[in-house]
Amino acid sequence: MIDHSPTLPIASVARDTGLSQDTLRVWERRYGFPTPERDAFGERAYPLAQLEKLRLIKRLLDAGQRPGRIVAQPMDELARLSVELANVTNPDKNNSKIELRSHLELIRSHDVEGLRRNLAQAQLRLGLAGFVTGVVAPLNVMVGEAWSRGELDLFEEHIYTECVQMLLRNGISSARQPELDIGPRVMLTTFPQEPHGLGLLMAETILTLEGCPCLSLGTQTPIHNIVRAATAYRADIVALSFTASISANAVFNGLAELRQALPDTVAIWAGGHCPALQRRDAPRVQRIGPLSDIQAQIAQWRAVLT
Amino acid sequence: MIDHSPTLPIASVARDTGLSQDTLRVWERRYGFPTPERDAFGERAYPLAQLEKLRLIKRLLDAGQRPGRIVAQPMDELARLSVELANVTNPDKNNSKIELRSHLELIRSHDVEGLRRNLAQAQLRLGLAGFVTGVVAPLNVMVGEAWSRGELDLFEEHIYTECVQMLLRNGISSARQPELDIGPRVMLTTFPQEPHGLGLLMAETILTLEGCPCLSLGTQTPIHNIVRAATAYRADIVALSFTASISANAVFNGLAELRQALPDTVAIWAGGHCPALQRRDAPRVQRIGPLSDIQAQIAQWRAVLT
DNA sequence: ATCGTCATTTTGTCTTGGACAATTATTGAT
DNA sequence: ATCAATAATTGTCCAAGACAAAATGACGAT
Repeated sequence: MIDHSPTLPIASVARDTGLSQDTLRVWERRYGFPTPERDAFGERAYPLAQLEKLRLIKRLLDAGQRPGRIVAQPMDELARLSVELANVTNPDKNNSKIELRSHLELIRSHDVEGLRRNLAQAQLRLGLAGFVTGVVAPLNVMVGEAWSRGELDLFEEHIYTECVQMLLRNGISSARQPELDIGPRVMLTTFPQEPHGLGLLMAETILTLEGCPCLSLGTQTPIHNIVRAATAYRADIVALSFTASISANAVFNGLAELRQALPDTVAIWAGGHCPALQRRDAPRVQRIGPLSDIQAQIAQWRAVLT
Repeated sequence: MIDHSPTLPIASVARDTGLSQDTLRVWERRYGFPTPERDAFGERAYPLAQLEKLRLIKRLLDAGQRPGRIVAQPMDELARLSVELANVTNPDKNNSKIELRSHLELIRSHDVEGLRRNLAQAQLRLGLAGFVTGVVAPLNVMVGEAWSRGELDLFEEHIYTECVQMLLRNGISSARQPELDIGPRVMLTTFPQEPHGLGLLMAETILTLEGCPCLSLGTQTPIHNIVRAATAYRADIVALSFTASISANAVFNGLAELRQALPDTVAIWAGGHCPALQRRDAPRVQRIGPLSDIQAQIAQWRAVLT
């Protein structure tokens, strides 16, 4: 018969944890975990319990822990650490507005229909700009934190992302006024190491409401292609979005390379909740803090032009 | 210093070709190609010309050729073979409707505004379903081929994707009828190795028009999370989209794993222009060929229910 | 000729253990 | 306290071998 105690081959574990096969093997060698069984052909066969633990380890790694400290720890110790980290990073959990928490509750109760309705209502009540800055932006942070605490499943985060994306894209479409050709031409994208696109959509929403002609390349565009695109479309501004999932080095090296390749007449804007960006400035790159910065910066750009 | 190097490391080549690092190394050993240079640290450094050739090889492989026959062949021989195969599989290249070619021309001339307008017009003229099956689907193929031939820059493909995505999401939003609670509950997503999401959106459009309640997880959901999501939302059908960028093995291993983890009451649908799927069937997985299959399959699902 | 069965070749992925660049932490000097 | 130099950590790459799964070809029977 197939399997009495189900196990998975290394390729599946790599797929489902996001760790590379090399990493799984070298951890086994160095830290003594994981300890897969071997199947009839001598190949690694991971019990489901170890997959579970690997997933928790991956979460802790994403939260800033280092492998040497945690990979060899027993499961209960990891659980303890996970809780402890949650308390440190987010001590004022009850502080967040009741309304935002209601959205979060809908996500966790798997009521997609209700979530869509609630968010759409919020958008109508606050207007598109208010919705983006007052709901989507803080909710993004809450969802990201809830996920890293293990309170949200990955698929719940995916659903949230889809839901918001749908709303924002509808908003962008209806806010576009192509004939009104004022303001800077803005091109938006992310670096190849940055897969998250919600920040891009939020920025595009605000910019479109400001009357700027926007061109988004979506996520993960190689720098070389960003340059080509900016040239082809005669962009005035190249706007980039960053989250914690991209390394500090990738941010600054990428920005330096991009800055060198683009003419000085093209401005580079860097925004998003990225720890690296908060600490240091990149030369000749405009740092965009909160989303409300965008309006101010656009106004300034237009003022300089005259 | 940023020396914009004319060579790429093995990881980049693997990512850009869709071939695994293992495969690249073993081809070198067995067939004498590729023949990467070595950088200062002794690591493989692939010239761009070889990346080009590898991409062509990948395309021929997808078309049914075998590595032993073609990997060692010189470039011009491969080009000849490629043309020959193109004539066999697609003798009416010039047949592709003039209208589709006009969209492609707008992409290449960087006229985004015109592209948006043209596509929106086509959607109005054909209706949403006709637009998806008659324009978006074939245009996707044309754009993909043009890109792999090097006729389109990556950023041009990105822009096309964004443009279509915007239109489809608008369509989906306005076609939704949550109160009409008939039909199977469909969950849509892709495997972790499959980053392309347009297929998902096309399917979601058709399904929504059919009145099915859809829940998309977006792209790249680990299999374990797909299972959890399907359970949480009591999905009747899990629909997956595949393109040429995912390896045959990943497809079938993933489908087998998913099939084993889901109860038999949940159907699995596999669709998309994936060469692997065209050649072989996965057990207890419903293959969806052209998009028009969806309507038929939905009708059948509903008929069985009664 | 058409179909199924068995043997053979092809091909991708897994194996081990070593190496080292890149990143991160720690120490020491100013 | 700040910054540079040193040390530890960590992911990825390498080599060559092995072998299961898939594709192909040979063979015989219908």
